[in-house]
Amino acid sequence: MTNSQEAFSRYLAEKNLKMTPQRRVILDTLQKQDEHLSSEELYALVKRHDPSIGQATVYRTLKLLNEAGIVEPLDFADGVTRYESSYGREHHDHLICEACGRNIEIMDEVIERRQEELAEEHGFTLLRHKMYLYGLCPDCRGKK
Amino acid sequence: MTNSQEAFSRYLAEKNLKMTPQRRVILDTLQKQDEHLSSEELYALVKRHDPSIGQATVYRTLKLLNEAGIVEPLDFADGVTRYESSYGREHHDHLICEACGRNIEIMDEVIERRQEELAEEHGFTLLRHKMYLYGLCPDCRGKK
DNA sequence: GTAATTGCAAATTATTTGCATTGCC
DNA sequence: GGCAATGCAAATAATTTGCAATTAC
Repeated sequence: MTNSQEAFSRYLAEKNLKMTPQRRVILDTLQKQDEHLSSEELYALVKRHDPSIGQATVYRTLKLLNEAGIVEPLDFADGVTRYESSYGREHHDHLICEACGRNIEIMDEVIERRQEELAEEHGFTLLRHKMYLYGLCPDCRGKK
Repeated sequence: MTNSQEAFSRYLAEKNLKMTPQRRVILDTLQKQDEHLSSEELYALVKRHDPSIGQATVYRTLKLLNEAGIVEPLDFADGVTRYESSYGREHHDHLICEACGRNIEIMDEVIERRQEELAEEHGFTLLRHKMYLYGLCPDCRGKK
């Protein structure tokens, strides 16, 4: 069993919720992909494993996984929420090509530190942040 | 007539589109508010001026205004897209209180510069970015 | 055993679209 | 006058919810 499965079980136990085969399959499937999946894409993959699982269960499980801190919702600018497995991973942000959708994970200490400072300057306690950089990747820049 | 109204007229003319009383009222109303309004909130205000205006026109006009570079869609994490008038304003980001929704505009040169550098390091041409900092404001921190 | 979970279908929410009519340029 | 814009209602899309049946602990 992977770490995130254990973490999920632990989270569920804490909240007096139950581990189910559906939840297991959904988390498992999300983790095997390293693409960022929408709920619908995930649903399609999950169904190959167990066609009886319903879309609503996928939505409900993603919400739980998010509350448990195991997956993160991502908002590229295309109207669909995608998810990535974040358990045990460093925080990172995303650099997205507007032409081809290609998507690079980035992380910068300087920015992270300034974010903290900015929040503090306004008396805020920083809980989390989202940063997306949108541009054109080397391959797409030429074509424009 | 304000600058952004002129800019909108210019944009419309360029594209062989037309200025209409509805579009004028919608832009005007959005500008008078300095709150960030959702399409629905904007619709409610617009209707006070002219009850015959339809919700679809508000959506259509917001889309146009965005294409014209006059308003920006904002995505706080509550599922509703809000808009702010951006014409002639400096770019800025947002610091949002998760408890009360309070929302402070921020701008930091250090971060902006690092964003450019990061994009370049990956061979990207940076077109735009979104950054949201979520936390607790001074008033709400105590209450938690 | 019992409260949580599931799958299904219906409900919601936010947004878009088709179309007949109206109105700007 | 002609093409674009409007209002309305119906259509879509993404997500949520009510509920009876099922299942984990």
